[in-house]
Amino acid sequence: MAISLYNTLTRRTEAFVPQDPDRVTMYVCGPTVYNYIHIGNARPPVVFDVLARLLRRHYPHVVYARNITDVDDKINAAARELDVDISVITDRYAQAYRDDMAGLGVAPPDIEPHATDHIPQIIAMIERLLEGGHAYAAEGHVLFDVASYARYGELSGRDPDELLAGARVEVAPYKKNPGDFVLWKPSSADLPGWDSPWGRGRPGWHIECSAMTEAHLGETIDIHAGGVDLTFPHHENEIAQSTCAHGGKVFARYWLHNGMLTFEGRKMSKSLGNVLQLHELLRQHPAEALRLMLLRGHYRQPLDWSDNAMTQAVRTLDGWYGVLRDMADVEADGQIPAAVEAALCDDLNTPQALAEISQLADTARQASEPAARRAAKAALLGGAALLGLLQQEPETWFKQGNDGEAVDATAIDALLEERQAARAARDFARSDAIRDELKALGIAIEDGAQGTRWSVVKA
RNA sequence: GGCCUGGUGGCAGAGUGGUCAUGCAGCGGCCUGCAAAGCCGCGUACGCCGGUUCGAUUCCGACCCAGGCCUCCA
Repeated sequence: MAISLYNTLTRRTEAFVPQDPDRVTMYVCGPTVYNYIHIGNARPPVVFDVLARLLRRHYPHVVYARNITDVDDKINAAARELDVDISVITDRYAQAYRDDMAGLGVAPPDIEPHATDHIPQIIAMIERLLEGGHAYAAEGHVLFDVASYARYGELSGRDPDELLAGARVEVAPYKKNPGDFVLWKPSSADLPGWDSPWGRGRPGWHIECSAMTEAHLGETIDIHAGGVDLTFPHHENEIAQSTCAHGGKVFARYWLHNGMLTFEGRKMSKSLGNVLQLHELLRQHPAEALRLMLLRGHYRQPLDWSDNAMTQAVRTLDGWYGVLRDMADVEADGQIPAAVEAALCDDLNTPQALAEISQLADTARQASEPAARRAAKAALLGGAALLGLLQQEPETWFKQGNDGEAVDATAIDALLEERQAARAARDFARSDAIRDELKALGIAIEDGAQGTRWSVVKA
């Protein structure tokens, strides 16, 4: 089944054809590690995790790199506040990021390059740009000369002339053109820096991605992805740098951009202050429900965060895990159904894939013959697994609280036994009183033919 | 102001030139000591105005509205 993807560069959905089917390369812009990430920041790693899973099914060798930006002025500010080395900050939040990603069931990328581990490559690339006449040094800075790259603006659909005219930021006096951007900037003694041909300094924001992509994936990669807010200037600048450093070679063949996560209709962003830290949300909601919430909308569309959306995600998983709980006796290995795969192959249509999974859950619930039950369970598990969902035992899902921690069953079991005795004696007043007591504890119960089972009521 | 998205039923959210999205919630019934779960059934939709067409939610144009980017951003 062929994969098609919407390419920002051409503004159309295209068949995905890798340049080398034996080595598919993908780069996703990762976090700047100066704080915990918010739920919006989690959208690209989750969405492109699904893409990576899909690609790995189609191609024997996928190389997926997702960087860590560990040199940045915000990191410097955070380090100065605590009077520690920047590595204290970056190590802490890089690990927090990995933990948060693991919590969401995001498989680690093949490569997690760090900017500070690539200073020589960054310097080398800047030197090449200088030699090629695409950059110039001024007052300790090295700047990219936008006028030297005729196709600047191609990705974001901007006319360079209008860009310059509309620039709203104060233009540094050493810039030839307002659109020129920093490749290297000087560091004062109190700031982290590295020796370079232009003095002690540190890299600009965009160059690290170009240098790390080249170092690990090559001069031309298949897929480059990130949030739509990175289209300009970040990705535009990456294209300019890499293309010019590589003698005009195509930098990335497919550009994928996810839409923004919004909060009450506005983009969630640190500068607007309307953020919900993933770190916190993982304590308040089941991790899989958070993951499902991020996949409920098509990745290119905006997605609004709300408590109601979270509740719906939890209910949906309750339903699916309910099916699996009733099929605990069935042995089945996940088999990926064609309909789910087809949905994902169509520009990662996760809502369609989820609709298919709902159908599979219905089919599984209604299957009665052993062979049909096996097949149905295998399809449900396989389809969900491609999205990174239904990865727990049903009993684990039902007996954990919002924070993912299992609750103590001892007291619950005692109450259930007492209630069972009351029911046997047809003392329904007592029986219902115990049910209310459990409800007050956040426990819901179901009486069935095989006895009574319970689950934690999730928010 | 420039560029780019999008406006679908109570909510979320796909999709399509002509029967069905799907989920959550709701309503009725079956089942149950009563619930819950499950099963059966039900309802409400494509921003506005034109155009093309036998037929438009879907294609085209204008308008209105919302969001994103315009060098911090995922």
